[in-house]
Amino acid sequence: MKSYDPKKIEKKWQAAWQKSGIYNANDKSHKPKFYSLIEFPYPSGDGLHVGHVRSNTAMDIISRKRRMEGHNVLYPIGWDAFGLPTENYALKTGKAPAVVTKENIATFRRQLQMLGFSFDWSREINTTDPNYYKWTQWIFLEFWKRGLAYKKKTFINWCPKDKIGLANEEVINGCCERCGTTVEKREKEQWMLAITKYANRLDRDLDTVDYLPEIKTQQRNWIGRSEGAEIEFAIKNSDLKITTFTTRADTLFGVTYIVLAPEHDLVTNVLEHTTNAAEIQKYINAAKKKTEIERTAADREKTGVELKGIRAINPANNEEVPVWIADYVLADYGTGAVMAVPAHDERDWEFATKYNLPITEVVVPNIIDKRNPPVAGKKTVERKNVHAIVRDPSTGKYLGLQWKNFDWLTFPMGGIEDGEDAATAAQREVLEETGFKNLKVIRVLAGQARAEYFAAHKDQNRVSYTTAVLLELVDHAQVPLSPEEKEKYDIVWLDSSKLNYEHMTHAEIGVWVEKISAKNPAYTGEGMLINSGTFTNTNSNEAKTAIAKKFGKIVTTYKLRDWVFSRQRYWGEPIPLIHCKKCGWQAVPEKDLPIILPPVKNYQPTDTGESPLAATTAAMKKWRTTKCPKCGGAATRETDTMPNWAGSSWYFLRYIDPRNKKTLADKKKLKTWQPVDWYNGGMEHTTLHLLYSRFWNKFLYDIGAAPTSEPYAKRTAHGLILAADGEKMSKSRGNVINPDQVVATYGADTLRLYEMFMGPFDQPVTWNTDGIIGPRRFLERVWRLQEKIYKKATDTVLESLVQKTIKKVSADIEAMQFNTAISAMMILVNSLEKAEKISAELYEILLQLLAPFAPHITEEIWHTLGHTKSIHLTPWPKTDETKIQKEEVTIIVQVDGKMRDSFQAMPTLGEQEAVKQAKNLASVQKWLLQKTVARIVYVPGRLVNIVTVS
RNA sequence: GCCGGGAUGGCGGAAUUGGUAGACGCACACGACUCAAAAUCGUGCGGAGCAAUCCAUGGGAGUUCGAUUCUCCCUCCCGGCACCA
Repeated sequence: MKSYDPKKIEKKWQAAWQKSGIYNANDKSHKPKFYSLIEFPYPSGDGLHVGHVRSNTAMDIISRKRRMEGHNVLYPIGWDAFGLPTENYALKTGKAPAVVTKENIATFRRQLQMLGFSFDWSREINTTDPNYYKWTQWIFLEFWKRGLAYKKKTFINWCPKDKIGLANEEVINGCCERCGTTVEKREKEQWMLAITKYANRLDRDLDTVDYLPEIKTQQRNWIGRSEGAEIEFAIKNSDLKITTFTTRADTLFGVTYIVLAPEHDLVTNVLEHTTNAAEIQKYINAAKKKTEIERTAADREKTGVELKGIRAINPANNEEVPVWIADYVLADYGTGAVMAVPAHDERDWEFATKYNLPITEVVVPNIIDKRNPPVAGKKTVERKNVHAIVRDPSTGKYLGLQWKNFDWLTFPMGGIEDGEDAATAAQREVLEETGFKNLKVIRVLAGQARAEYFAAHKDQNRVSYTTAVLLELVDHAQVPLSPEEKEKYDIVWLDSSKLNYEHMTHAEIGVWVEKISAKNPAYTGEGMLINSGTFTNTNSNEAKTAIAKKFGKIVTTYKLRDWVFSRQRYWGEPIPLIHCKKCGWQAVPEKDLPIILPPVKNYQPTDTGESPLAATTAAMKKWRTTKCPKCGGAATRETDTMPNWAGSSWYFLRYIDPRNKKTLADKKKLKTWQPVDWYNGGMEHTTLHLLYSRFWNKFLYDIGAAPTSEPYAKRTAHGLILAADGEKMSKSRGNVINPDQVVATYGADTLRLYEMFMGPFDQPVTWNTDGIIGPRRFLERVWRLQEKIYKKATDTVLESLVQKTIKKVSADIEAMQFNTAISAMMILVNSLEKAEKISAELYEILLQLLAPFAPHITEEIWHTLGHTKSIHLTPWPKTDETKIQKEEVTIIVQVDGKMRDSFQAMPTLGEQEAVKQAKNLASVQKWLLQKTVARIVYVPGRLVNIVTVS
């Protein structure tokens, strides 16, 4: 037997597969189709890294298994080659980006081929190929023709380092996604794509696809669907109106002021009617200068300026309220204006407290006392109550009353008398009921609580609105108590663990405890409406809809913003539009597509945000100068380019028909292959590429260019491979591991196997090669097993293990649990090694199971065994349940839940027999000495648990 | 702050979803082969203990005959969102 030499056999089989084209998809096959997709790589100068190997191998295993299962598989590959790193490299070296890209692709192609992935190389695509980006430009024009691409002067996120505008999705914590530089705001004219028009469908249609739940959640959070209401506030002495957006229409009667975003259009319109215009203007200017980070830092103190002289009218009660501007209100969410309800919104509370604005409570928590529920037929009395929560600072305990005639434990409490405030009432009650006379009011807990209960001592039902007052004992001085008060209760001191409904009578106690520790007293929960006109005494959830309908209209808003689509850099698809002074923006006629990216001398972006295509050189001027397609007059080309997300937003469609010159892809072929059956990629693309491409696909579907409304039926995500330092691999950190060396040392099959064995596929792993020798040894063992093959060997135990392994490996691949699949094959090999001889039949099944993981070695052995057809075209082994021998199993014997012994038996063993055998075991009897058996638990085929009386 | 995910030997990780905790692999130790080394093969390998046995899945409580698995509380780590009204 030759020794295992991956260097030789891997090259050999890669060439053979390439020649025979066994991995090429067939557009006309009658087999069921399977379209498996990986995120096509960006061919960076670093070359392929081990992270690519992990995700590509995973989908390669699945694709290979599907082929063996009789599917017509499309597993394509291409290059997402436009983008900043290449351009920056070109800037540094002076090499043209197109040249750099070509070189990088050559490296990537060599590396991917070296790893034996079963890609259909005949469909290779490249987003920087004019034959490809012709259709990217075409799609853009379709957007434009339908008004979904539009130019807008807007504040954009500007990265001062990369000198590029960024989409919201590319800003992470206020920093550039790529380079980490703090993003500035710049006002620029930008092309926008109206992704918000698709917000509803992008959200709703997640129900129709099989994505990992966390992917759906993240997309939903990003889209940020929010059901609420728009309510208009008229401006006094004016025709103007302020439209506010709220999700809490039920709190409308609690509005005490209105806040506009500083950028709100209305501010300019009313400025002349204000008495403090200069102050307002100053605030607006300051707000514009702030970066996103400065403005949205959550712990930042709120600021604002009143529009003095302007009053808004609450449509619910015709009350006049002041109007403010404040930068805690975002211009581009909702309507850019909010109705402030400080009693029930933490931000409004903070603002109102700072600027002394009134606070009106309109929702109170409503509790029905479970232990003392209202009794039917008794009369109901409304009361205003106070609870005095008195803390003794010397002990940290709280003052309570243990009632003598009832089983009650309460705080000092009582009704609030007319004209009396809560703090005074609380002190009065403490004095009357306990005699303590020196008290300090800490604070009145904001917000009342409503409770419904039966007051036994008065034989009546009560609806109480209670305010709690937090007090501290200054000293223990007491006045003598009246005899009748002494009769009623004993004074007790409660530590804080007693402040709950289990110990205390007050149904409100939970509310009080929460309020005592709350950082912000605004009550944001649901409850019963008070001070709300005809809506008083209705539940806040019901009132929400009713009030919204009566005083406004119900609307849905989204956090998602339109996509800033233009970039001022060179290495991207030119936006195919022409500007004519007379006719405005015009589309490049389809026959003139693609607009080819012209060669330039200087790729340097400018600080003014102009693309290199806008340079004043003669060559660039010449490129820009064109004719208006409408009037034939002089016109200029758009110089902005598209973001690097453009080409990847539809590439999965182009794979289906990559050389089509007439259309982006043939409709019939699209119908054959779409949707992608299984798309694996990184979580980091969830709110970028994955969302963008769903949007483009939906648009293409709407115009009849894509056959399905959703592009991907199933989406999974891999865990990142981190560098040895636990950081993300990146060139800037200099910690990228290139697979070339590993393949040279161990072979591609070993690397593939190792990466799938390292840990759970969906979790991140830290790269190290300490364990790689394990998978290599495993392959060596598989190789050497050839020597043990005998034609007539049979071993039912081994046969049954092989069948179990088929079952396990098949299921694990589907669940992407590759590590346990490999472990199962290792267990099988360990057993096969111990056998004297093994049958060719069993060995071949092992090879077939291993083939998707290690395609070269298995193909080599397969042919050595005398086969002439590729192992990768053989049918995937099926589990034969009849061969899973009815083996004896180990029955565990426990005494009182602790494992004491075990015995072998058939899994069908009956309870009586099992118990008998268990009790007969000497080691079990030892544990039963002087004990009485209370009961016995028998889990068939698993265990016997003898429980004794304790 | 909110929403996810997680914590198991020296290390990477298993555990049929409530039923022998530590599969499989790495590392390590000892042995065989060898002049020797590598490779390979065999044995051992959570901790304490001579042993019987006891302890042990981030910490604490609970449910259960039985908890890595379920419930509650706490600590720490990793992602995502973050003044979204």
